[in-house]
Amino acid sequence: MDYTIKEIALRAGVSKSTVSRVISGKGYISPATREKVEQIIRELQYKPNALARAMVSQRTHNIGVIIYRQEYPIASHPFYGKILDSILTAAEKMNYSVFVSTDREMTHHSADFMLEKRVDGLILISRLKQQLIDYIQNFKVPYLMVNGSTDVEGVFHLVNRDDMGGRMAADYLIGIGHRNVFVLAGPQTHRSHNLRLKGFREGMEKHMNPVSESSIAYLAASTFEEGYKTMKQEWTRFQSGLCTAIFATNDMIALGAMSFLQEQSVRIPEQVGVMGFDGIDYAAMYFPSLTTIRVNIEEMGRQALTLLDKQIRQEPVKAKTIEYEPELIIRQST
Amino acid sequence: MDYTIKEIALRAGVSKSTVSRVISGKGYISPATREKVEQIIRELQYKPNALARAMVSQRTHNIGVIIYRQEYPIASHPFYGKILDSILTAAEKMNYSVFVSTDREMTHHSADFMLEKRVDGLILISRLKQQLIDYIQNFKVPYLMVNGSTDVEGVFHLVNRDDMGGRMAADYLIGIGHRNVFVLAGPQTHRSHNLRLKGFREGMEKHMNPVSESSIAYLAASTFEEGYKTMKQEWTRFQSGLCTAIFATNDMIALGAMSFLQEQSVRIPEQVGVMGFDGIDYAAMYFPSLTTIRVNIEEMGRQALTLLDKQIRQEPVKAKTIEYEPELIIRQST
DNA sequence: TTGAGATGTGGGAACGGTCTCACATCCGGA
DNA sequence: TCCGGATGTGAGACCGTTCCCACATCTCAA
Repeated sequence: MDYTIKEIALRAGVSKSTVSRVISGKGYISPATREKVEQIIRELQYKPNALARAMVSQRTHNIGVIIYRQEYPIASHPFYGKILDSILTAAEKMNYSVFVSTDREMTHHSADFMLEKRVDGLILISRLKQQLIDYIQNFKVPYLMVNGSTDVEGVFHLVNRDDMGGRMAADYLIGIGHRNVFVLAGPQTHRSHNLRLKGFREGMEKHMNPVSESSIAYLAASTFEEGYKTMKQEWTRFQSGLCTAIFATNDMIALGAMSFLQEQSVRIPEQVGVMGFDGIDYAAMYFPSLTTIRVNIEEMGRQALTLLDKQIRQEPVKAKTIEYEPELIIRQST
Repeated sequence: MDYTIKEIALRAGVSKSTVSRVISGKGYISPATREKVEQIIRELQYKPNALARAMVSQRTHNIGVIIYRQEYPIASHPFYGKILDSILTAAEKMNYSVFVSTDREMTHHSADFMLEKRVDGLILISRLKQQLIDYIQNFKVPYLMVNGSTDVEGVFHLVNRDDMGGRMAADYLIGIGHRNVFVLAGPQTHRSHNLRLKGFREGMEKHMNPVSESSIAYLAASTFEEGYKTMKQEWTRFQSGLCTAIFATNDMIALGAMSFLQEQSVRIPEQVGVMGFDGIDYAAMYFPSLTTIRVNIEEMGRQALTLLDKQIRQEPVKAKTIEYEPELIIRQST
């Protein structure tokens, strides 16, 4: 069933060293021997055992992705799913496979798991607990962080310039004439939501049009449902506020809010403009399609892998924070 | 850095056999020895090497998922992402990790890859090429198919009862008074789309209300864009047809069509009812939320893993086709 | 008193590769 | 003619576990 290098050697009448040489392509091999061995390999459809290889080379060519989430779904999450895809794509190109795990419990189960599997490196996504990061740091396995933050020195951080995105949103909304914007702000414990709000306020202030605390709603979660629910709760206040636009700190919240507004027969963008942040696929498919600030996830994923690979291969790279500039995507909702 | 069992043995003043016994919990161990070894394990934060274990046990506790797709994204695909999540969730509970791959090229690269990694089993998703399946069959690695089909005997198939779903859609639409339904049919080479259309036609015939060929549009792809595009193309024909409802063979198509209709200021469901199939998350978040036939993906994923695990553990199970009944979800769009 | 079974521990082969070293042969220039 | 390097091949250690077998000691019934 599963042939080994030994079996190939036996059939070719050579030693396993020779077979190994044929496969790896290094060392001297006579053309005749090579041909013979290769033929037997083809015949038996021999597949080298990646485990055995990993054992001796101390490289599994597997990496781990740990995402901060209370639970699955990860993949079908509109934002994390995209990150995962960008990593998967880049990983395949660089000949890595990936294990995915959520960090959920108080224990370091996800990290232990990856460590036992002897992944070559780790990608930590979103606001993982400092405790977990310290734990991982301990094991000196190469890792980097995407969209998260920590105080640990000498670690790569790939982050979106969320504050800049917030300012871009402000500039744009002011630019098309909105003076009175209602803000749906996701959990402020989350770096992204915090910075997006901060940037937005800064932007509005720059235009001599500060956001009053009364026109900000703080949400408990950054989901569609929460966006919908909050919009519903704030509805009276919102109506009396003469607001002409809504800025949500992510697309899902914006979509939830829009959904409620549409139920109230509010015309978008005529009566109220709506704007999100993230650039998830679904935002483009909604009607009206959502104006948003798009995070360059593809590039982050690609670079995360390039950088991690360098760390793994011990190439000298100076760890630092790399920032990505988001992009304004104007659609129908404004 | 990475401690080995040998290192633990050395420090505890015992043999590696003894350490192995402590870890595995089998065999005789004196309480004193156990305590001592366990303490050193804790101190050094020793993590057993899963590779070495897999080598000897011939079990990696990894499984592979191969999805038919021209390319990534997989994860952020609304339907495949959900399948993936359900598998991920079930896998974690059963102590498996999963590798994901797309089958894209003519070569059997994806299968070779999984085979080299020595996965314990494979889950094949959607309409993979027969050639690939034969290839995998050859290697007698346990596998099963989700939402696909093949003629190979003795293979587990987990499929949704798409024809039944089609009939349910017909029953429902007839039930709420629609007599003239326009159908957006996804690629008929795809088993699901084919059966959904078939079931729908059967259902309509049963109600003495057959679907005329002229009120079916066959799409080249089952995407939002294609749904939108086709709706646009068929728009004139559609208007003249006095249709009161649309049935699409999946949710993304339905959403695309709805989006176009909304652009044309068609009121849904007052003027036209729209119905999809799949039960993806987005469908619930759209406005108006989409009535659909929901596929029981969670259950399929869970059972796929249970069944695969049994095959892996060589438990006697008779391979067969397992069918899942879909569920009608009534929402705002009808 | 004896020996069979329970209890506790260690030695070493095996899993399937890679890689270093040793060794044999061949060739061409001094 | 001789020798050094290029060429070609094999033996065996090693990666970090598991597990079988051997061996030692202790206990208790015959």
